[in-house]
Amino acid sequence: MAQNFRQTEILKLAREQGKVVVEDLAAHFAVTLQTIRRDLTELCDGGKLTRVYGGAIAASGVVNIGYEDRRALNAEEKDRIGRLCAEAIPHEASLFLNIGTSTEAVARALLGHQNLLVVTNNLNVANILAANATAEVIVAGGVLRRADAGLVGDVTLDMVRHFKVDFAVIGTSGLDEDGDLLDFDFREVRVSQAIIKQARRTFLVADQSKFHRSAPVRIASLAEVDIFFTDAKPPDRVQTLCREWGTEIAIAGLGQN
Amino acid sequence: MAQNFRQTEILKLAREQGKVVVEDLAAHFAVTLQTIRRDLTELCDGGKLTRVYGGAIAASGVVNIGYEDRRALNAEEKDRIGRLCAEAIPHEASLFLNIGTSTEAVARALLGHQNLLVVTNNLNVANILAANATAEVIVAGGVLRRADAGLVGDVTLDMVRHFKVDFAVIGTSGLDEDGDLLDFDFREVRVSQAIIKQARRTFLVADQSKFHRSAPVRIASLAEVDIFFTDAKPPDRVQTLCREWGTEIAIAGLGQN
DNA sequence: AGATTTATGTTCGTTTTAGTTCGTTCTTTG
DNA sequence: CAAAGAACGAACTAAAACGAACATAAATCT
Repeated sequence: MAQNFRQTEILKLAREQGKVVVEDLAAHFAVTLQTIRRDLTELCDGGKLTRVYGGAIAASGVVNIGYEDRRALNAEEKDRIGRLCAEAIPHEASLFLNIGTSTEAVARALLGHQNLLVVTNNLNVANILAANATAEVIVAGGVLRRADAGLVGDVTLDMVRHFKVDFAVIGTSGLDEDGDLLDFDFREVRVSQAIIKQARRTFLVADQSKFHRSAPVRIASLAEVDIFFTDAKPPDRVQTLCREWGTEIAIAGLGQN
Repeated sequence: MAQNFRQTEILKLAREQGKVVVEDLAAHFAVTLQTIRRDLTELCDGGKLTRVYGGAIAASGVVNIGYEDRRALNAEEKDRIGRLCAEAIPHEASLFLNIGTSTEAVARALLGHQNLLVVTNNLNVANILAANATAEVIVAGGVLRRADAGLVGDVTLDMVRHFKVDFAVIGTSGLDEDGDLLDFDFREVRVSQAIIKQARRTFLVADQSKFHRSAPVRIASLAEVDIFFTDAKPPDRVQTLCREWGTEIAIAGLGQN
């Protein structure tokens, strides 16, 4: 496949940002829109990207429409949260990344980090971080859950227990008024709990859409989280609880873009 | 490969900057464009760089070009072999699929099968079979090998040992005159061996390009294989050995297309 | 010294790329 | 649901990059 300078960089940008826009790329490379379109067409033919109207998004190996939609939801906020969280993670660190679109945003933001050791049960995260040549990526085995390319089950659990890492970066489906993290799948919950237990510090990444969403299974309490990365002030009750528990809240404002 | 001082420095520049431009290099070394082109051509032939229009980019970058190329190689034959192999696998079966472009072809051919249980240490296979809604896909954990999206290591081995399946479908890098299957990575070899041991029947998929290719590590002997799926008659010696060992040879002719 | 090899420069026909234009298709909005 | 506007892709063209072939000069070998 013909690869030019631009395509290489477009691919990199797409991996980092999750998406690329034709107009922006044309401006960035100082070429015409048509040229960018040609590049995107070629990259899509090669299966590296997926074309969308106005640009392209990083191809995720697993096809799942619902998941793609969810990923597009609040994409910008998630990216900001991801970048903020990545800033709190030093080079050479070891970490867990679990299932969820927010943790994928963190993975993208970690592409520039050196010599990470990443353990994940999220195939998308593995695909994303494969692009970071200095990172050692370890995939926890398990049963593939099509909904989100996550791996769950007892084997996953077993494997997670083999590791003791610096950071656990976890997502959640919902967050209730009592400061409890909630999820839909109890199998994933067990994995998340193990991840928290095996890590020295725990980071939660969740955008504000989770503040009032409920889910049936309890993962943990915010009390067990060291830093909660989000994009807006949580409800007062939650803020109070966090202060009480010593859980730091980091809000990705528009400032850092 | 002849390496002049320029080429050494070009390589260094390429690694630092990710790319090099013919014009710039010509100015930098005060030589003609053609000379630089010759240097780049040589470096690319040696696999150090990837040539692009106007310059070259560092080879071991984002995606593994080698693997993509290898997958394109004999793609049609591999698909035929994959289909033939898939025909020998019934619905509702349980099976292993290991690393390799040929096993990926089998995975594609299995998309129509019902209620399979597939264990794999190949992320590409997992991605492919995710499209088969009735299949249970289990990913063996391990360290991600970027070259081919394979998972290798002791954890992989451990996990494979947890299963006992109907079929093992394995690929190989080379096949020598003594009927030995060969591979390049001893870590993958251990996984392959475990897979063979834990399966009731073993299928080998390998196109004819493997007949005369050598590799340093021995996976197993054709004697341990039940059916050898390929696209051309193997060398006489191998055929004789197979008859002796009771190893069936299935050749994907043009007929079944 | 003479022959041979190797590296580089020069020329020229060929291939690839990117800008332009225009008709078509997709989204959005009233 | 239809019109307006944006995005798209096909076709064409000019310019840039390419590689093959040959020439030249330096280095190496006999």
